[in-house]
Amino acid sequence: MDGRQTRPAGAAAARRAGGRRVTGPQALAVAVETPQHSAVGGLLDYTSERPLAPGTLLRVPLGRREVPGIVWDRGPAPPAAGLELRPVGTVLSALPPLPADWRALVDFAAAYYQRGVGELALAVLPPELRKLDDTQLARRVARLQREAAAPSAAVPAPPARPVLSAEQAAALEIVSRADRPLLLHGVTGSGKTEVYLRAAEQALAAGRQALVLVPEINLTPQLQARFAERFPGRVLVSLHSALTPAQRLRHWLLAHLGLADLVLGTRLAVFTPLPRLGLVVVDEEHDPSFKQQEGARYSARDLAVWRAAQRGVPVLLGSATPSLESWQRALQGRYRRVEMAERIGGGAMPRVRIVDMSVLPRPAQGERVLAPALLDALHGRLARGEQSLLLLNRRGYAPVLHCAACGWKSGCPHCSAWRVFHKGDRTLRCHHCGLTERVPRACPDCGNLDIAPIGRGTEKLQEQLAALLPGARIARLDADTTRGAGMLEQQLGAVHAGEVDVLVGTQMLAKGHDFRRVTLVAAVNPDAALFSSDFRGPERLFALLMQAAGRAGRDAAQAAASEMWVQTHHPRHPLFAALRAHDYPAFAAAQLEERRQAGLPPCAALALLRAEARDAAVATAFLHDAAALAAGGDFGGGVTVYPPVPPPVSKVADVERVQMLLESPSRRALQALLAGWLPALHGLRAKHKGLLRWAVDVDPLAI
DNA sequence: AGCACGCCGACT
DNA sequence: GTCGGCGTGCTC
Repeated sequence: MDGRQTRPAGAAAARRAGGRRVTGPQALAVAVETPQHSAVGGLLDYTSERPLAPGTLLRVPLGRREVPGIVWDRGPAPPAAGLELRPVGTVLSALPPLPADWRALVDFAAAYYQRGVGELALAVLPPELRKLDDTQLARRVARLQREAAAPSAAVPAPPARPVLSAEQAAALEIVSRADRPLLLHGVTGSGKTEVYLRAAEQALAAGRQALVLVPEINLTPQLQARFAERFPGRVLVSLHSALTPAQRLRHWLLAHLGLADLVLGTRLAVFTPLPRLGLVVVDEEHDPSFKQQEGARYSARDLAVWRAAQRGVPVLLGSATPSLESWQRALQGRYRRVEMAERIGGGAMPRVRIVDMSVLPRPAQGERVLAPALLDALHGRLARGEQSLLLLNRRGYAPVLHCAACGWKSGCPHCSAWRVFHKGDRTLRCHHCGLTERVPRACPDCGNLDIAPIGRGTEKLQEQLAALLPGARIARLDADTTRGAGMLEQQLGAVHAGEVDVLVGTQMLAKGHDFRRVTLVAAVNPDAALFSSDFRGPERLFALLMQAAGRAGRDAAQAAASEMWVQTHHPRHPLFAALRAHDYPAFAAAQLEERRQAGLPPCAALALLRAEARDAAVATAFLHDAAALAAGGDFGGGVTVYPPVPPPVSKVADVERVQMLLESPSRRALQALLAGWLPALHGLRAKHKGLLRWAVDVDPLAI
């Protein structure tokens, strides 16, 4: 089996079609790039002089312009009647047709997430593809095939592989005879990556390709390095949005042509055509980044599972704190759970210390930054030359400025949100629309000079720590300090080189980086997430804290002395009890029970209909009409439609947003309603002047 | 979404 | 007299 198999198959299909000896042009169904709003969502019909295999990329006339399209499988519907069909435009025959399984994946995702097939199909292809003509494309394809055929330089011998732990060996054994998705529940440091590597090794040895999905671009380089080292001589490509357009096309083509053995990428990589697919891995499967948050709002994790089932290949979902969705499926037996509870090298998980901030007396002046015991612990680490991580999930200096005289606060004029005070460059910045202005010297409303920051972000914490820990080398890692190219790597490098004693940062810190010399991790003020309006707040917090705890004591020699500190006003919250015991199953059981009682995922299926307008009343009126349509139409029952409400931040950049929740105990009932209802919504648009956009989010992360 | 067509105010 | 404002409507 090789990648070129798609070509003969396509050609055979074309021959079959031609074999009908149809005279004259034939009708073709084409998935065309038309946005959802255009109501021209489905497949369009064109004619072609010669038969074209489904999956062929081409350009077709649409109105007065030419748009990209893909020859699609027609399905049972006949060509549009009573229309003068137009002939297709340029055919990009240099590209092997996109295979049937890829089209089925796109069909499924388009139907499930309620988007046009063409819109989704074209959105998940490399953007560069639409810029090239057939000759340019043919040249690139030929070059890649030539390079692949050329005898490669001496391949270094693969490195000695580590001996598998008993748990790793057991996990791997289950992968090799997987009959359903595997949920690899392994604590940080238990060696999940080694299981991925060995599973990939098996797939590669069988002549197959492996697809490995990771939540963030930041995490690809180190994983890529490990795969590259393990598989010298194999073709490993990455796919994520930080690649240049040319690189992305090149990597995608290598995968599609069957020339790449390993594809490592972020959520968009789930749509990579892979003729020899033999394994799918989703690392950190609980991570919210797998959910696309604009356009077609697909879950790459869920599509990865679907895709693996479709192709009959193993899929491995790995996490120390699985999503409740995956955990529930494992409990139900729909996924097979594999436990990895031991850290490699026998290191223990750090001791968790919950500090009750509510019983501490207020300091004589200023605010309490760190509990005295935590401060002592930090001093101890400093004295021993060990490193500490302090987590605070809020960047900037202070979340809002306030005038004590008149009550003015630093609101954003364009958003329903506060502008954050950034002391470093003396700016007020809106984190929603990006509006940045210099901090006013005096209150803009009353002229009072005494305007003060309220609350604390990472910038202020860093400043306060500098005062509390004189002489300590304190660095900060957040979206502000890592903005430039290579800044993140540079900062991480400094930490690894031991040039930093205390690292302050947002959740960015907790993700994936191995800090060998860190023996203390502290969450400075995590309480907001406990009582957040986001029903996934506790789940996220638990994952974040467990992940952060995993940063400490990766070096087994230091593990015994490692600690995770949590400062809270609610020390008796069950989340912390579970954290202290490193007991994810207990936490998950409690959360699942709450979700069941509240009718929330994974115990219910949700969809959100969002509407945007300059005037909130317009968006709300549209949603009310939509609700009436849902109630009146015959779309099957079992779905509750809730009244429209504004989201937590209702106005962004002068656009008002309103959303309406749909909830059902049955995913199928919800899907049935959406499928019938959404097409009918197009007709409502004209009635609501000023309505800017509307869109549906199936399986939303937050409501 | 584009990109037209279409019918009303300030410019070379 | 025209350039251009964006309202409305269509795209196999």
